[in-house]
Amino acid sequence: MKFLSSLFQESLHFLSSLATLGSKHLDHPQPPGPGKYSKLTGFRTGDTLGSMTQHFDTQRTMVRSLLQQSPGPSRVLAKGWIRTKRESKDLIFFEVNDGSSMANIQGVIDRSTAEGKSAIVDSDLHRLQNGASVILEGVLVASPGQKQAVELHISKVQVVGDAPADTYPMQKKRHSFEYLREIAHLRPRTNTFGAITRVRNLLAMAVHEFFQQEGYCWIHTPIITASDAEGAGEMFQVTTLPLDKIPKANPQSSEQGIDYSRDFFGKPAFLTVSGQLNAEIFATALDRVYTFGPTFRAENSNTSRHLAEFWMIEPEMAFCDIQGNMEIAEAFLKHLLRAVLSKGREDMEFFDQRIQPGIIEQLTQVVESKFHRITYTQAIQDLEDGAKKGTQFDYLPSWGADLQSEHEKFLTEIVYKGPVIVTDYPKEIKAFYMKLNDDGKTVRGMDVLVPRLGEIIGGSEREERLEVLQARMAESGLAESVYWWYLDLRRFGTVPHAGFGLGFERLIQYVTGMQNIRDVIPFPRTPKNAEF
RNA sequence: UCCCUUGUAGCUCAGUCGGUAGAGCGGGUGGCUGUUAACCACUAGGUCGGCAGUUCGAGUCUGUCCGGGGGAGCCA
Repeated sequence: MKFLSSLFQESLHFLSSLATLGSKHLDHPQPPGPGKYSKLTGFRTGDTLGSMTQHFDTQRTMVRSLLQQSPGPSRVLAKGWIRTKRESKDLIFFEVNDGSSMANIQGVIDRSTAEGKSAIVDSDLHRLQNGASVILEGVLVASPGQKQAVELHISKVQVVGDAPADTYPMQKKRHSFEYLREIAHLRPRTNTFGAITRVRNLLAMAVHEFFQQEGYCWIHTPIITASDAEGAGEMFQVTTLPLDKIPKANPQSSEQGIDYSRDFFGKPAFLTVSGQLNAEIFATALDRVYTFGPTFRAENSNTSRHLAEFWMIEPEMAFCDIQGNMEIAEAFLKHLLRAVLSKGREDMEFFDQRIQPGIIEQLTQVVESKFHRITYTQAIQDLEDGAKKGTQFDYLPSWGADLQSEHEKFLTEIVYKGPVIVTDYPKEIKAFYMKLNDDGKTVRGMDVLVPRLGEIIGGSEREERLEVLQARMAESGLAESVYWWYLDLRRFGTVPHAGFGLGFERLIQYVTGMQNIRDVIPFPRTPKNAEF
């Protein structure tokens, strides 16, 4: 297989070289160190990332690959955007980034040499600006500078797209995240957002990796729904009715009732706030399933932890109780942390240095330690003990009230100094579908709380007993007619099952140390903000 | 939605007691033989978020609206 794929690559090299035959580039001997080499084109290409260019751009080497190569006499081709430039009389240093790594490749043009003079015409020198896109040809050499092992001695540089310095909004200096949010179409070109984007991608793949290894099926739950999944929370309505002329149910009356029979779905429809109920359907057939997709909440939330559109991961397991649920949640989180610590090292070191000092060690500790597991009643006890010892709370802890943000912080940062799973909450403060305990007062819900952030996972064992579920729905004022299919799961072959939801952006916040959730999603949607 | 805070040059900010505006960075020009937050010199750049008011006079005081940030609630 390996042999076949290298044959395939060679043939692509050959095809592409036809286009450049007759060009001035000369063949070079096989260079030392890693890196594939083509006798036909004269270009040395990438090693670890070489295959990612094979389909259309066989000569180019990605920056990440260049930085891993040893110096050699053969010519290389790189493409990207200029991040910074420094120049003296004859020497021009500029750094180019193509998103493949945090680090840039430094290009050097020496105008005192013939090669340097011909690298770029004088009239184009000023076009080598921060932000401009360029194509570079040169030779990889050992760098005399301290900050990089290798650099590119440029024999030719072509400016593909200019970025006029007087109008380009990004400067080669640190910008505030608030400012970058206003230019979200350009912020991926910064170190921080490049790193976030790569970590986000890595985590998404790690999510699938974990569940696929464990035998879960990925279920594509609907984005449009006609049921309100939790009986609470504002939803975005989806309609094709003309908003300036809404058809009334009874044209003769002055009532505001709307004739939804004339709407697209024949009844009110919304953007989903959770795929859980749909996931339960598939869990009671395929046993282990998960969802991973966008979720929408129309709440007027203006905090650093809330988005109107975010991505959520919701596993759902049949024949699983709250104990199993906790085991999976903990193993899942640890898998994600391990993945980012091992595969995202370069980016994590950036976050450790610039965003959240000590985060690598903190996450490493979480991977190695057992999550604390306490009941809600124990949590209240801990908080009351803390209050007795002098901790000032804005909200006094009391059994029956929900845990406040300050309480979650106290538990994770002061008492347990790490992730804490809190279970068995009073039924009044949790959703109708959570399984009622034998005490009749608490439900088998669980929240995973982490330092800095608070709740990152919310889940529960589900109520699988038809009568109990019906009673809970009645208490919550939910109509059985809307949830008939959900109740059917309890009527036919019901089974204990459990699941949880992980906010993907909150995970990224936790892992990177980024303080505002708007900075870990490419295009944040929040109240009064849907630009880009 | 509520509480606090903030809005001044392209960016980050200073601006005292009410007297018509300043720095650093970025930009431009020139200089510099290896820079890497490059350095040195010169230089351009402002309807002080909008509207209304108090005052001889408002960046500064008052009201109001809009935007940003932090916190709370809702949650993931």
